[in-house]
Amino acid sequence: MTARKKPVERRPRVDAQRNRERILEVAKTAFTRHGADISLDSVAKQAGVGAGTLYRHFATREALLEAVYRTELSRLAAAEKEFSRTMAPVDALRAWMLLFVDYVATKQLIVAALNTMVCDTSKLFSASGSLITEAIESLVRRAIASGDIRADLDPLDLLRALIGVSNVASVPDWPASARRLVQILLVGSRP
Amino acid sequence: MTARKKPVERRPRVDAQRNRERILEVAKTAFTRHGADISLDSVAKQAGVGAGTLYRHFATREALLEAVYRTELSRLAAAEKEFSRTMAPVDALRAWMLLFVDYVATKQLIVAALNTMVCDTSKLFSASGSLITEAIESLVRRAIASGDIRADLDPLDLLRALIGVSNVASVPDWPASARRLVQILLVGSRP
DNA sequence: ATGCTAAACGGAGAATGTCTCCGATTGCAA
DNA sequence: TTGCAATCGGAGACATTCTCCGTTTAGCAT
Repeated sequence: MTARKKPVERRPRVDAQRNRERILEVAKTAFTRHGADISLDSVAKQAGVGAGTLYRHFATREALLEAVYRTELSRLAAAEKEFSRTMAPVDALRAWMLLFVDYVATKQLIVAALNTMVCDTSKLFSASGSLITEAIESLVRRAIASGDIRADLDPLDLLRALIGVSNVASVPDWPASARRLVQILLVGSRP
Repeated sequence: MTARKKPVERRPRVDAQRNRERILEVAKTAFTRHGADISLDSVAKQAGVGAGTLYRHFATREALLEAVYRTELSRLAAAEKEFSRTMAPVDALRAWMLLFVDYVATKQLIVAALNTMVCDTSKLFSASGSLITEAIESLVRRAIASGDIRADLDPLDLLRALIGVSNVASVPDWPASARRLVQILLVGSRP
């Protein structure tokens, strides 16, 4: 065989990066407007790239969905930090739970689709660098330390219940309903 | 125009009925084994009928799924009657919630798919003759009357939270986790 | 600048799935 | 039996997913 070339580190090509962002942008509006089942080829076409390019950047539909919402998920994670800094433990937890419900509620179609695909909702969130799981774990830990929450509560269980609560978004007057349910979860979690 | 024929009431043909049942049977095992996304044509082939026959009996994938699980849903409804007859209100409610979680947990793939499609989980259950919604409404009403549950609790909200709880089925030791969560919901729902 | 090369592109097309249409078939009633 | 309406089945039109590979292009070295 011939001499092996030293693998030179190359900067990623700017067109690749630009395409990637175009795809993400188009996909985001398309997903929220028409649901998560739209044709990926149509997304590619709208983004002005070929199907091959789209599939090279995002091997699966899930990968694309996850990439689309990773930034939003990190915003949720940032809110956790903010709440933890400025609020009492149980208030921070409640506020974050409500924010979570509000956030997920506006993305119903997408979350449902992810549910179908990954079949394990916690995996869905852990896919995004554990951002969400870490957020709720931190909040719950603090609330346990302050004595507002029973010690044997599994934060991830709470997260799963929250996802169920997010389903209320499809009924009229859902914000009030969500608030009641979050309150039920908190009261039921007391020591 | 010619004389209008009197619309004679005819018994459904036996082959039609048999085909319908064959399809349901095949679909049930296929759905639970390979998820809700399997090719409907393959179901038709396995059932020994043409695609046209399948689509005539069940116009959409949802219709097929709903038909497949209608019998199981009615079994859940029957359990409600049984529990209400033999248990104290809050115990009946708890037992039924646990049964519900257990039931839904084994059908993860299907429920997730239905979620994606109908996008309103309560609609999913009301599709089956309101069996499920009536069951939980009855249980909650009784528990409110006996003073175990706060009066302003919306039964459907509780149902939605339960569906979220069902997601725990994907983690090890989920029965214990589900039990804890149901308990949290009940405690949080006290007056 | 210029040439080289790996990386990225894009779209044709194979594979798969959905759903319809309509000629053939068949059970039911008279 | 016979007529006919209900039912059947599968070919085929259409949509979608995803891959393959010839072409293009950005970055690096000279």
